[in-house]
Amino acid sequence: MFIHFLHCDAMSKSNKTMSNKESRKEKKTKLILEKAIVVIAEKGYHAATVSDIAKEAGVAAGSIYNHFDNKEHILIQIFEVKMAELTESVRQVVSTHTDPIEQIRLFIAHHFQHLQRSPDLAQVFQVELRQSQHFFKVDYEPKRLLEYLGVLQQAIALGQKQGVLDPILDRNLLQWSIFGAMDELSTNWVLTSRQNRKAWPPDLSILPDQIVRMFIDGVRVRSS
Amino acid sequence: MFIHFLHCDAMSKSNKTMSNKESRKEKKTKLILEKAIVVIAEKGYHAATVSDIAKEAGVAAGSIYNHFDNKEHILIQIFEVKMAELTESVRQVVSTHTDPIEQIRLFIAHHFQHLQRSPDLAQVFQVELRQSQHFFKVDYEPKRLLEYLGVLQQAIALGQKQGVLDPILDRNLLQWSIFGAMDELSTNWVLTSRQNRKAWPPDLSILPDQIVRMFIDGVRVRSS
DNA sequence: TACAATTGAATGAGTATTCATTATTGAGTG
DNA sequence: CACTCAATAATGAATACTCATTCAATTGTA
Repeated sequence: MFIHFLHCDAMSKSNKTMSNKESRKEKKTKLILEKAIVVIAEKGYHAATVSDIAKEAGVAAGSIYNHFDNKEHILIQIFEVKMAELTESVRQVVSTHTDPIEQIRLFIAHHFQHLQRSPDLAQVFQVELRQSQHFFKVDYEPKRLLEYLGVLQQAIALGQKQGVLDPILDRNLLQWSIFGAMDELSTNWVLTSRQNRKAWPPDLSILPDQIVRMFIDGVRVRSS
Repeated sequence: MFIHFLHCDAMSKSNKTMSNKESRKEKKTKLILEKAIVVIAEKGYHAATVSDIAKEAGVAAGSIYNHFDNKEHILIQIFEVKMAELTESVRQVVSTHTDPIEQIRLFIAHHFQHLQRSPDLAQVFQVELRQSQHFFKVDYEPKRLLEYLGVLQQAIALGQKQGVLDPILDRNLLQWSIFGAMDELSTNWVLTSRQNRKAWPPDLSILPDQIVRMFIDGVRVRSS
């Protein structure tokens, strides 16, 4: 509809200065996003006001709207941007190995490392994001999540192709079960480690081996 | 502090008529709760106004506050009441069998059956509840959830005691992993089955066997 | 000089909650 | 049975309150 007004001149003109201006504005956008993570992790999404985020980022409240459509858009963008980064880095890590089971282990280990190294982001991902109205809802495509899990999916597929993993197995079932287990353990860790009482699990770093063992070999005692 | 004013006469007097009056009020409380599930499932927690719930229940908006402290309390109560019921019923189902692996299978099957039979409640449990400010937070004790998972925990412990399940295994890890997998699969089912596109998983009833097999025997191909 | 970005006080929308008033209940009473 | 009367419960219009968002004015940039 509005595309008619964007004729070529306007486009090429803005393109000339794009590289500088865009990077300036982009930097501020990223700054606001980083500060938003801190504030939202600390106060919770609903209690954190737009002014709180603006103050933390050192800008005026109204300036937020030069970078984001509305408050919820900030939350969505945290997810979009951070998930894209996470997907890219896990893809690289996993690609360093060719054994599918080791790839699965690396995927899990990378996931937990990422959360453990960024406690504020962990709080936002595991707790605050889920309070978004649209995050869960019909119209929202969990494209980023599927991209991320695609890395795990491929390792599973490779395992089946190589004859290491049961070919009968429903790949989606394993993929979502592993993710569900990771996600639940992550949430438990986030919720308990921010509290006074003893955290469980106390340390995420021992989990990957245990989880892989559990899913790959099962929990049944074998007589062999 | 105020307990001093509740002398015996007052107590016994109110007790006399308690059985009738309490049951009247309790019935209305339950009615509001049931209608709230319908409305919240339909419109979403935030979009559903207190007036919406009141109208659906056939009472005035203000009357809601004779039964609940505030809007969020309704959501919390849905969880409390329905989880107590769920725990009671799964406890009965599981107690009909003595084989620990069968108990685990029954636990999972019962969980999915419950969701599949109550689509509105499923939506509230898997999606809307997580938008509660206090549901996740520090001060809230997930007592009900721990009670529920205690049934699973006991089956796992029994399995280890009987020498069927690996005694080295961290019981909490298995418990939370199974729950995480169930929860993630449930959420996927709720979100996709309410949409136009093809749902995944298409049917929850085939999952229990697959999940038990996956966790108990693992997904590795064995040469035997 | 033109254009972009920033500011922050003012706005207003939306709805949870309150509360003075009215209605209902049911045990006690003659 | 009919009536009384506290106590309980229900009503819904009015309130109160919070912030997200806007925008006219200002400042920065190339």
